Amino acid sequence: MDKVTIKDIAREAGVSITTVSRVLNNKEEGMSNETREKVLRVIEKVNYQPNQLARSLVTKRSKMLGLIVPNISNPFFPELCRGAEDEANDHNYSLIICNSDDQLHKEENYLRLLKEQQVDGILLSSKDQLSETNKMQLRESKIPFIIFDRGEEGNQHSGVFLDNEKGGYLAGQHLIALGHTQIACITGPKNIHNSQKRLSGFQLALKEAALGLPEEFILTGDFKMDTAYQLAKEFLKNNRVTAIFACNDLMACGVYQAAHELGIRIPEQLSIIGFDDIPLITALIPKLTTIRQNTYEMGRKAIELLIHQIEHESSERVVFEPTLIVRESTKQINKVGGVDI
Amino acid sequence: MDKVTIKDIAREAGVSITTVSRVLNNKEEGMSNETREKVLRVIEKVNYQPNQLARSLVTKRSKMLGLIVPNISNPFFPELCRGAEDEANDHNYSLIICNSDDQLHKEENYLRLLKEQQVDGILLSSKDQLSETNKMQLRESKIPFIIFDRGEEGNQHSGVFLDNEKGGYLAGQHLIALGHTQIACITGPKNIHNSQKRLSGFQLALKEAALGLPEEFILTGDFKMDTAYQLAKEFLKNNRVTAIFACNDLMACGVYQAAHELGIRIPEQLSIIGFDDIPLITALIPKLTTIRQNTYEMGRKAIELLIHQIEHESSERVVFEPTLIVRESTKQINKVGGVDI
DNA sequence: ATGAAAGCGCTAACAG
DNA sequence: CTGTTAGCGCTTTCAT
Repeated sequence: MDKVTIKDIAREAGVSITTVSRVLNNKEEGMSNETREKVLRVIEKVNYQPNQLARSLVTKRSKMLGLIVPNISNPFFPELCRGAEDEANDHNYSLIICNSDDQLHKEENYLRLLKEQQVDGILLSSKDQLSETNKMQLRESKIPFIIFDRGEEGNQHSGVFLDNEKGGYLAGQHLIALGHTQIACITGPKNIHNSQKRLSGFQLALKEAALGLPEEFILTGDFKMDTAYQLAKEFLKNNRVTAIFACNDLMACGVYQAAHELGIRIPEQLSIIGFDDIPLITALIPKLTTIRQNTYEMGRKAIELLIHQIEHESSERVVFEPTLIVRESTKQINKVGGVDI
Repeated sequence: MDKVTIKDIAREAGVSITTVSRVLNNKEEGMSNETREKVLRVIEKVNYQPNQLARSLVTKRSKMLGLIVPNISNPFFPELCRGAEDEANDHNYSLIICNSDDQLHKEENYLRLLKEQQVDGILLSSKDQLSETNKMQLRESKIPFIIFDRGEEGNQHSGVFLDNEKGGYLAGQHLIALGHTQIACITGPKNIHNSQKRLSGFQLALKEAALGLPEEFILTGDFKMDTAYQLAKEFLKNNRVTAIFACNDLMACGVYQAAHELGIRIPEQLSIIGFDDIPLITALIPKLTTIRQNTYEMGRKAIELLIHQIEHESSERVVFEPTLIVRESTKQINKVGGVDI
């Protein structure tokens, strides 16, 4: 028994395929309820499911969206996926999730593949700016796309972004309010815009408090735990600070490790603040104070924008505000118990 | 300027669309190199990309696969996704990743959606057995599917599984080898087959060492961190054990929290062993000893099986072996330093 | 209120 | 070696 098609339904119900198509698409106008019921019954009976591919071919709408993330193993992104997926489903779209593994050629490859698959739109999230070629190709192919959280300074393209500078600022403020003056920062890669913004916001807060951030207290990481661990270990061996701002939570984990091995107690001897508020972070002991971005909601919003762009040709930029989540890894410095620093 | 189609290429190159189709599909036989080159040049020039939807409609092969995971936020699953995706791409398939959020109706919904989208096959992973309705529907629709890591005792369906019993056994053996005799276990939900297997393997190891696992030392969790935390806290307050086996890493995290709050030191006073070896687990202090499953490879294998089933109609069951990863959270009991237990 | 027919972009016999 | 033709399963004018 082969796949049942609209023809089979039509024959079985004794109507034309046009009629079946009409009830499939809920075309209200003119059609006896009787006919409709009849068709519906047959559809029900044989458990008929229309072939979306065939539909798409004629409507030129595949009802599929693409999402490209740079690294699904970073717990930040599954949250984004969940948000994106839920929103897509709510609008009756399916989502093809692609993991570019931070490799440009993979990203390019997916872009091509998604286009071939005729997705109606693409949500692009990657560590940094789009390569020029990709950007051009994307525009040229006229397929709607939305940028997610990548530094696109001065760029007009619609998307959802986080106010990274504000986030860095909040982190700085928090540390200052706790009385810290000797502070270091582990950043992401230098060429990544988001990372730079977090740093500059942080620096701004310090400056406002008349504090400096010496060049040698700025460690350039890569958003990965292991590198941060190495960096922090080396640094903490040779320098005395009372607080560290890690530009993402993964790197904060690395700092935990380093501090642990050096016998430095958190938060008594060292306050740590992270960035992102990834889910598993609550497993850390002590619990990490961090700058939270509402990734799930950002994912939803991004897809909302994308669908809006698809259906109404208009687009937008929206910027989310990060929030400070105070937990246990930061501490008032005056209250340090018996440890001189 | 509208989307360029095979017709445009044909016109531009001065050949028939059949010829274009032939070069698109690398049909070697008979065709002057000259013609081929000419067509290729035109394709290149206008950056033509064939419409996969139209192709699928005639070939009845969409080159799309579906993957349904129960909870993308559990770090276990992104690894699976990565493996599955890489394997799929290697075979020129795309993957639609769906997150069922542990909700049956979502799973059903995705199943329908994937079928409508005409995926060539489905990789199904969820916490537990397929609902009977889903299973029936799946078989009825004759769409190839592969089961991933769900307890399917006595089931003949092809898929990729982990020898959970062996895993539990390894955990038990390890603890015993370290001299532990007072041991507790936090399991997953009672009705989940995998979870039961881990427990029974664990019990087997204890029994072989002539040790018992009293009923009240078996805590029934739900694979989530928070529940495990509550359970462990309550339990550790009232009972003295030197080791705990948590049936997944997330729950092990919960135990860490509980121990920390109770002032119990790991591993000096309490050894902990987990299950899964999820990526972020190395951020824990001390590093968690655990039973590892190679999720990435399992994901690859599962898709390999699926594609094989699609292309050769034959299927298979493969069982992976878990391995013990000794880190820092378990310790020889005799060497306990000055703490009486 | 319903149906016939054209056609979406492509592949696959079948001809030549 | 290349082109003609007939669909794939569906939606959409345009008739009736």
